[in-house]
Amino acid sequence: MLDKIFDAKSFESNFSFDMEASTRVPNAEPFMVLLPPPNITGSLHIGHSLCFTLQDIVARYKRLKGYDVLFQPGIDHAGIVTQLLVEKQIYASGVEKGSLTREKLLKEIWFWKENSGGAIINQLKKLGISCDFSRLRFTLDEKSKRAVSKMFVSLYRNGLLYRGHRMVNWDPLIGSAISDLEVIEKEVDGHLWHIKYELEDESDYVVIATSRPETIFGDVAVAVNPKDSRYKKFVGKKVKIPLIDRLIPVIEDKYADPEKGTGAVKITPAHDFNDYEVGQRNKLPIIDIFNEKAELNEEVPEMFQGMGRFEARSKVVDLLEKKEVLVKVEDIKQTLPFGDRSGVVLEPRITHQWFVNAEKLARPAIKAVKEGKIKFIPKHWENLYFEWLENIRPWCVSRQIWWGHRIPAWYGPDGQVFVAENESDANKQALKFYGKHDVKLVQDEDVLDTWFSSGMWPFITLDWPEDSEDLRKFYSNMIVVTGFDIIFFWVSRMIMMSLYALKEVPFKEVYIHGLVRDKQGNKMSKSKGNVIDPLTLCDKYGADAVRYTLAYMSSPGRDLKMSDRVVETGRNFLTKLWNVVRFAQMNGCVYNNSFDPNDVTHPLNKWIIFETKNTVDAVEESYKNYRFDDAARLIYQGIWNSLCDWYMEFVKPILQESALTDGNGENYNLSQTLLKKDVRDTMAWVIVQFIRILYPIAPFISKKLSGELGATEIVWPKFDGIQLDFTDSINQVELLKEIVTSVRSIKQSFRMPANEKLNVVLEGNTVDIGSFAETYGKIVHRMTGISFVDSVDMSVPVVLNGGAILRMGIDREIDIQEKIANFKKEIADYTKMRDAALFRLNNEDFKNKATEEVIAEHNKRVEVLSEKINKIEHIIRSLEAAQ
RNA sequence: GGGCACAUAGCUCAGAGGUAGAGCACUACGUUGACAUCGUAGUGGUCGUAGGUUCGAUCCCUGCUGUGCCCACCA
Repeated sequence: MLDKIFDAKSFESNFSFDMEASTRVPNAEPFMVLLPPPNITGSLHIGHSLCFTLQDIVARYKRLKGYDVLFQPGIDHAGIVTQLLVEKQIYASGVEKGSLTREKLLKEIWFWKENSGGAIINQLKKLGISCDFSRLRFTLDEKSKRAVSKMFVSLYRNGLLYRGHRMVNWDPLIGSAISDLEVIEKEVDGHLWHIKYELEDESDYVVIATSRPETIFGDVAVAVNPKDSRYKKFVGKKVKIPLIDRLIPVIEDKYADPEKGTGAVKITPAHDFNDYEVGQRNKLPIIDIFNEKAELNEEVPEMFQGMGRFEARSKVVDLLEKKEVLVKVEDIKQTLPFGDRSGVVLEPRITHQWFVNAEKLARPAIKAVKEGKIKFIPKHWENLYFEWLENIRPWCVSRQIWWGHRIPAWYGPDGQVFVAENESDANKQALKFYGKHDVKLVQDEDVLDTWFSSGMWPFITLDWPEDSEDLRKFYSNMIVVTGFDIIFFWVSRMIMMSLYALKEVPFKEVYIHGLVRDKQGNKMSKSKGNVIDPLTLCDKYGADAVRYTLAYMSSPGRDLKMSDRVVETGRNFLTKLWNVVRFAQMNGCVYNNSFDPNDVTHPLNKWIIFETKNTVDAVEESYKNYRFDDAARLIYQGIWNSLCDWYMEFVKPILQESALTDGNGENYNLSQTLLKKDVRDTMAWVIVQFIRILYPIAPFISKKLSGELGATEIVWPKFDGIQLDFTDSINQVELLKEIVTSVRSIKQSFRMPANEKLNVVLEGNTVDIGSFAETYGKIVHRMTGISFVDSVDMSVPVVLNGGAILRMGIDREIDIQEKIANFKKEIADYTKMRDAALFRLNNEDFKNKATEEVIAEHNKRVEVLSEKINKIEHIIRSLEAAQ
């Protein structure tokens, strides 16, 4: 027997059954859910919880439907983040900066990984995520390394990957190139300094405007627009860079915008993407004035060497001012690029890097989605995907850090590069190239962008390049669930790399969920202090409640506003379900495997079976369409409204004989043993069906309660053999519900005590209810009930939906005027509705163009409403006569 | 500058070309009853705005306003 108190933790803490949940069905249809591998440094945040919960719902639903489900877990090595984190710890322990070697760092990171890395996996288990943890993979494990090398070599040999000397975004804190996607643009306050550049002979000067005066040492020209008459006289002449007096030409280039700044712009090809272009166009030299930490190097006057860029800036400004060449300082808003991991201002920098020709890989990736081979849910995210892929630029994949997949390229003493899957292959190539054995090769120091391996995740996890059975089975039969923010980073790269390596799409569906926000709709962030910790929520309300709430709130394409309050709704619902089962247990309901819903005879049982089937069908449709919100809502309504509010209240008289005894000790004598058994079987069966469809969302409590009722196995409900010709029963129960509601309403409005008996007369009823209403209407929830009599003296009538009139006897003063007024209002509402329908029916265009069903429906509506109006008018007349 | 999404009850959000829905909140009543993490009955909305398409628009289309986001650029 269940405890009175619903305590989620007591059974959730035992998650061993959850591990069985990942059990596979070898010969069934394959379905794979690819868990986006969380960072090794990460811990479970609320966004993960949403993402993983939704995937788990899909996985569990598919298992119930009999698929062979592979729910593949993994962890991402997260290159930059992890290296920064562990470095910080190492330096904090007293190791001197600069003394750290590659070997030492890697050893420390692996050590750290073994001890505190991947704590998130245990948190996943706590949430009930039913991955096959025996298959846990790491993006930097041996199999992954092999796959990544093979991919790199293949791309290189096919000319889709190359080494180039180019300008890239450089992160001076990390000391590495990063990709365009890792650049965050932020608006900040800045200044525009207007500086005089004097002509060689000092007869005149040009004023340029710059936000980066420290880069004047790298200037190689001043550019003006060819159409700008103001500067015509300077073109071809030379000006002096202030402070260093180096001479640079004034050139014409369309890049110079007469509207911006002063119209004359200094050109520093080493430190600006646009200037680099101008430099290339005009064959200008490149003067790089920074080192890898963005400190000024030996290209600048000695006093500036070794200085940081911002310090140098103020120093330069000072000196310019002293030299009286600083004409003006303007305050401006400017957008600067920041590193998403380091948070520092990035520098454009020209270096040797490896690039993937993303443009070529993008074409089939675009095609696959255009042709519908991969569908985004919701579909509009495809726009974003196309927009990015259609404008994609070369992907810089090399990183100047140590933690990651080392680039499989080796260099000979002359700089000759050998790209190979391993060192011995590289040596073989070298032997062929040099014609001799003892040429010493040095491996590229750099590692690959973390997303390079993440992009291969769909097939790395299936053991590619091995032709494994799992690869053949699951590849392409996959779904990916993720947030929109990594469509570029991950989804598009998986599609590109998978199509390249396997010539086939990796998955058919990409479900994009919303962002979890705080209750005001703000993004959660540590600095704002508004972060909701899912593990705390699980401790407080139970993992199932958190999962249920996330599912309930995840309307497609919409962000979720999360708060404790909304989780309470989920927790309350699960408490309700707990009590449903408790009630069933107290009344001896046990799941009977051989129960056949076709055999039930009682209208109440037929009605609830019908409701259950409808709910199961609708929920199945919702799961199929990934409408987790609908599924959660439908189950909620089925359990709370149909089962609890009506069925359970109605069958109390059958299950609990004492409830049938009224105040006078009169016994209604309904407890035929057979009927009681029917109700018990039906109730247990219905509850179990509801639990089964809830299981994907709330597995812990479902498993627990299903077991409590004696249904040990959780499978999807089957209705194959059920013919539900229950129309009469449904009409009876619906009529009864209406009677009960009317009675409750009248009692409330007359402030009648709930246990006061009410005599009612039912006139003009067409539903064959026999003694059914008489019998079950006696128990109106926690009220002593109603008696059907032949007539009542003073009554309040109500017109029921079927057209019958229910007169409820009241032995109190009735304010007839008020009643009449209410009825008149009711008539007004109905008349408005009827006239609207009539208006349409009388419209020729409507008659010609509306569908038959719509016309029939309108006719029916007019008929029903007219009848109601007539009856109410009749009632009003009799009330007026009685006055 | 280019693009995407959203606007429905006090709040959070579903919804469908043909009678506007839920949860929360609110009002009233109710507790030895499976459940007060509860029950019962209520209150509450010209579906942002202006046009268009349609027999009919809250729903489809266009403009506008507001909100959020993505991309690009900036001397």
